Amino acid sequence: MIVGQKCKRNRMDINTMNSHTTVNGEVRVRMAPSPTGFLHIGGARTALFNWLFAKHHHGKFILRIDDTDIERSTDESMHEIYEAMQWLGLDWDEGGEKGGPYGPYLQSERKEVYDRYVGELLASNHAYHCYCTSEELEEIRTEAREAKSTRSYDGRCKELSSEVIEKYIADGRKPTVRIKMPETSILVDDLILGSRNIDPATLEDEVIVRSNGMPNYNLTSIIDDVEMNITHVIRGTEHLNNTPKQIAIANALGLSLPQFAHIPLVLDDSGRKLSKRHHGDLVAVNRYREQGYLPEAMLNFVARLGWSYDDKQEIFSLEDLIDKFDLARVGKSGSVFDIKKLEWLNSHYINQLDVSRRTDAVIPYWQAEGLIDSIEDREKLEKIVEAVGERLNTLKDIVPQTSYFFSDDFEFDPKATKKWWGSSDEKKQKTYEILTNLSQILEDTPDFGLDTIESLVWKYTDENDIKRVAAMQSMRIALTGLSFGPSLFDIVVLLGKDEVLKRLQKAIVSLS
RNA sequence: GCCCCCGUCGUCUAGCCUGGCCAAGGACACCGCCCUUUCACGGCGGCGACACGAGUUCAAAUCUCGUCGGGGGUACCA
Repeated sequence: MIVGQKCKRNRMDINTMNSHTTVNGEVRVRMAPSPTGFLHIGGARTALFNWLFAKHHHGKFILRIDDTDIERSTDESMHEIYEAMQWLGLDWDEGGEKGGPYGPYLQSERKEVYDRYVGELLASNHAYHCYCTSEELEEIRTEAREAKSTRSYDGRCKELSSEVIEKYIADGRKPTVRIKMPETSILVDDLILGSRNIDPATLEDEVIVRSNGMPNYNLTSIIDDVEMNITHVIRGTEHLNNTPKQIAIANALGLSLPQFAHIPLVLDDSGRKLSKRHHGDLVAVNRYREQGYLPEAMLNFVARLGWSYDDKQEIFSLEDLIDKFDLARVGKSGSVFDIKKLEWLNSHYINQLDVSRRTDAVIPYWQAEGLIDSIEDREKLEKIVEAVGERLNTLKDIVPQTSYFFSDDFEFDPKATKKWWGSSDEKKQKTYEILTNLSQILEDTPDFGLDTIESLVWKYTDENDIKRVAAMQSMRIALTGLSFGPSLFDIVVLLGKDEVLKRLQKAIVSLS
């Protein structure tokens, strides 16, 4: 087959396929994480695409836990994944701790199902026991590589004599079970990548049951997909090479296949797959939650990684996504995780929140920092949030933006003082005078309302030929320690007369 | 090594199937200007890509071939 043609034909296929699958019965998709760590960005996107596909087609979204690796799977991780999914709002119809008609949904609890199929495979001579030790396998692999073979296991246990088997057993060797790969090529049909034929000579007799009796991913995955009536397997392209293996297993068992859709990977800025192993909790969904990212932003962001609707829309509500999501518009190449764009979306969604809800969202971050211990002064908190306005990229940004409202125990930012208070004695003297005068003016006014203060300050600057910006920035630093932030008069009013005078005094002292 | 996949601005992408409407459009980022009491917001503008080479064609980002580049897999992980 000619490569280019395959690519181009693909989209046509998708369109027709989608319309078919929509009509033919209920769509059932699944997310099948292995509980060996937190949910990461890539996993969240896989979950979202599955969820959107289900919602769009009024189907079911199933959460299955692929925990056949009993060594590495943990309960804690499983619950962390549930939590992350729930936070994102990706609810599931079956599975997880919720159960359902096709349960159990934990693979570790489904061993008898797999055993049944493995028995079948063994009986029909589609699988065989392999007694090789890991050292032997390692050797076989090395040799195969040197010989430039397309396989790394030679199938030597396929035809073992009963004497040899008895000897192995007497030696205490515990066998694995391997699937026998077919002679004929395997057709892999993918909704995103198109279809192709895989030469079985490039496939080896995969281990489907470990020597400890626990079956492996390639077996359990396809069996459960079939058993649970999954219609579409939507997963990352890291599984692309597993697909022909799984198809071979299903074929040997005479099972009918789900449709496959492999979505391209989410990459880091050097183009490598995002993974727990290499990127740590930098890619953990829960970390973004803690940093003050909104689920709407995460979802919107991750949806646009590999998927697009048209050439204009960037902001998508969840309803919008459900409405518009289509596998036909998922691209084939990987997408780099760009945190700047996430931040942009996050600030957008934070700004969408009204002041009350934004205040609710931000309170935990104040509390975590010990800036507030109760929320009694709700009205004041809301006023602070209102003053901060659109200056938050993350909810956590509320801390550096507002900590001075809660404590006068701050340093004057050296860069700010250098620029606005001045570095020469002469300049400092001038600042000293301005702040002293302003302090006097503010002390003298009986009305501490915003408009009054504003006109008093400007009257002073204009009459004395002082640049407004110089006076205001000097005062801002005195009151907050910073050179940036909300409108100065908002700050003055919110701080209150006593506090303002106190802080001005402190600045004046430090200037003298 | 072997197998598989991918390749449009720095990044996410539209366009590719159905060649001409594309001297390639949008968004994020970056830079500049405007607004302005600072910072942000907003407005305006700028920078910036069809990986390369052949072929087909009157015409190619779009079709074909090759090269190069990147990635994934290669486990008794998933």
